[in-house]
Amino acid sequence: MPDAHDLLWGHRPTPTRGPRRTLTVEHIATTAITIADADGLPATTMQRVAERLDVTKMALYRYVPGKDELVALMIDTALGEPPDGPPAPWRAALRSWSDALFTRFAAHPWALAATIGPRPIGPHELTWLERALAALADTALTGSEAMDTVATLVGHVRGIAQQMAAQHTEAALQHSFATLVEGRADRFPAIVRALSSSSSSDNQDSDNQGSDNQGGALAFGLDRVLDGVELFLRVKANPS
Amino acid sequence: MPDAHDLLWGHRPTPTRGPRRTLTVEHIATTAITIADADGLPATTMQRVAERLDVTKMALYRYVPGKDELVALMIDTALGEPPDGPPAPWRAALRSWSDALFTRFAAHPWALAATIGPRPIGPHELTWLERALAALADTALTGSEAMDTVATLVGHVRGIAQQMAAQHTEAALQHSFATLVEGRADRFPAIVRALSSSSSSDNQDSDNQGSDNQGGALAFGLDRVLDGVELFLRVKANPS
DNA sequence: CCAAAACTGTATCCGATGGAAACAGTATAT
DNA sequence: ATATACTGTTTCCATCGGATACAGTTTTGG
Repeated sequence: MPDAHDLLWGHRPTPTRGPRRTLTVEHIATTAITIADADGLPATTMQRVAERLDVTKMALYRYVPGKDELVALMIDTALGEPPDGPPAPWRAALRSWSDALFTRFAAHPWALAATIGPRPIGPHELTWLERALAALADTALTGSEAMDTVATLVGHVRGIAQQMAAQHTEAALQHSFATLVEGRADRFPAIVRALSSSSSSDNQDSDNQGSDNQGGALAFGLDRVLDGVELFLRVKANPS
Repeated sequence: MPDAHDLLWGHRPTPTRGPRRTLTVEHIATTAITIADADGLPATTMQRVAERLDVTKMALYRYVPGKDELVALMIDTALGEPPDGPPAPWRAALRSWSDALFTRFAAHPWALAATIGPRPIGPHELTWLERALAALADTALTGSEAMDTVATLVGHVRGIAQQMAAQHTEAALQHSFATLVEGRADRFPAIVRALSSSSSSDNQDSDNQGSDNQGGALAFGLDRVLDGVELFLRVKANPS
């Protein structure tokens, strides 16, 4: 039986004797993903996956050594290959890369919970990293600076995806905060202030320096991070 | 029986009749945290928590409606109150706030997994938000801009804490990447390049514009984000 | 051509988990 | 003093991931 790494990277034994296999690991993974997308990761039991495939629960163990390995497969399959657009300068490339990553996480919210803790990395996931680092290859960033930049972007993308998974809209998030601080304005004055100043539409200065603030929290954070990196590069090139 | 919200916010009925209670919710929560710190969240079963407290598993259900509610309590207790230092300008305040938050997550790695998905928010968690927003109250940021800034910081802190929980050191992380791309340099050239250029110590330019790069990935990302916010404020004040 | 070997999916069983329900003992209020 | 409300315990249950033994199927080697 192949282990998690072999499974992810396609090192799978192809037996010749015995009955034809009725399933494939890919089919199992996509079925599990469908269930997880609909009802979440806890509802994705071996039993339910097997039922959808019209086999017994134990049949799955002929393809996958255990549930952890199935989840690892689900993650790498759900993430998929990063979309490849036309070559672009590093900032635009990282911007669309981040947006694409967000889209994937938004489509598969369970993947956020599944990608926590030590776990095997699959080829698709590594390709995402490859693309991001490639975008930064022509800059003056060192290797670890580039790595750290990607980590920051991923952290932000995941964070916002998490918020959206918990509260579908930003308005709902604000509403739940508002409910919490209600009657406790003395303990949380800054939250009260922030909520009131954001609900009231005070965008009299709507052409704020080209930063597309309409996109919400995801765009705002991405623009701040990329601004920070851009500044870092500028200072590095010209330490005035 | 109080629900999760009541439990977190201290709205607990105090019965007068009946035998003395042998436990408290706080004691249960701290005991569960001790177990989770040592062996992780999956190992934190009602059974084990009860054993440590010398009661039966079902006794816990007199204090907590279910495991989800216990975990919610654990989170808010483990996070605790944010440490309050002397008043500081917004950047320094957010910097130490982020460092403190990182320390908490590093001490309780299971909290990363537990704080994903829809869940009740406790008073401590809301106090963390309050402090961060208070630090930004004197700036020109709108309420939602301040909220988004905090979200970006939290995302980064969580992301790095997650990496550290999976691979204890940054060197270990790089090593595991190196192992993965080994023999696949053609598929992942940018990763190979980034890894080699970071392992070779090329800090000939060690006084890089005051950004404390020794702190590693956490510091780098925080500095980039805060630089980005600072630039945003500067442009907002003086749209040259 | 045929038996041994290798593989398939199935049926049965297991320990651990979160939790429900009924129970007997204990402190308080009327 | 007795009913009431509460305590912690015991027993029980469905569901989970997974081990094992099994009967049927296909290929391989003599």
